Amino acid sequence: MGRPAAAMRGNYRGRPMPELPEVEITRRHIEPLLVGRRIADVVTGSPSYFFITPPDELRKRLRGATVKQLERRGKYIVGDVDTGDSLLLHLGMTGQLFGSGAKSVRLLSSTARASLAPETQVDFEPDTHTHLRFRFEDDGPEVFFRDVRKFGKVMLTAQDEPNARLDRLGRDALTVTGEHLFEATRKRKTPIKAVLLDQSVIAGCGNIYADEALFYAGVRPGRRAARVTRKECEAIARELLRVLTRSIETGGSSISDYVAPDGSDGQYQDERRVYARTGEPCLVCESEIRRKLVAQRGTHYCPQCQS
DNA sequence: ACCGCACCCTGAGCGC
DNA sequence: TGCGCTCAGGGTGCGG
Repeated sequence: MGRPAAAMRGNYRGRPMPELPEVEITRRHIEPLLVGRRIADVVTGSPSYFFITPPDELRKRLRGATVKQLERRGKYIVGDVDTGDSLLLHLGMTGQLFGSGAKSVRLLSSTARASLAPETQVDFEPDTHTHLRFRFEDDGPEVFFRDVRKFGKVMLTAQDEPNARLDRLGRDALTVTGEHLFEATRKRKTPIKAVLLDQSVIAGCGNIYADEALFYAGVRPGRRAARVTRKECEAIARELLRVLTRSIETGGSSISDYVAPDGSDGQYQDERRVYARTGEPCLVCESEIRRKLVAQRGTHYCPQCQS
């Protein structure tokens, strides 16, 4: 029992934030529910931080429109709309995008979940955190966008106009190379982890996979980026690609099991080597995994395996 | 150009 | 039992 509270703090609470794999899995799941179906109506919540494009404008511009294809760019899901608009969706920290057929206790709060058996299936009812609701002319399943903390984003932008958010993105994490990382780090004094999290360098990498990739590559997250060797950059790029790919595969395989594509139920959580394992033994050398702040993010590493 | 940090938000989990 | 506090994090934008 009693691990000290300080060691527990920041430990895994069972809901990884959406990074590239979670976004990609969500995109794949939502694609057949969204693409090619004419939108009859969009029901929105009140204006908030969540709506880059105001809700009333969103409703106006999406009514009668059809999303032709759905892509992922970094952590953004981008819909190509037949009106000439692009629909940008970002899941932020707690965003969930799913069809009205979803039945999962994972869509409930932990309090509500606690009173139910883990396998219980419950119909999802739109709540105060459901900011977007797409209805279609074919009367088929609706699509919901729910986001408790409103760190997620929705916006419409004209396809023929530049979009600062997308234009800023660097190379997609699934195509990252050691050479790219090496060049991007040469003049950076900031920690290597900060570079991995910089979406203008590697689009799609987030806190979990940055920590995991650095562990496998044997590089301490706090090391100055410019001090990371070419060989280490190659290792980081290779390991990042590996953990991301593996996560998409395992998450993708589990998704059909529970229907709700909330991006939080991949199996990768069980393969974590350092993330949120503070105080637990390293699975390679048994040293205690440490946690510290790097680039204002909770950061986990093995003091023995990483240098 | 680069870097660190405040801000946005709300639920979980802790101490008392 | 329950209140109140702290913490978590992605992306943006600002000041140094």
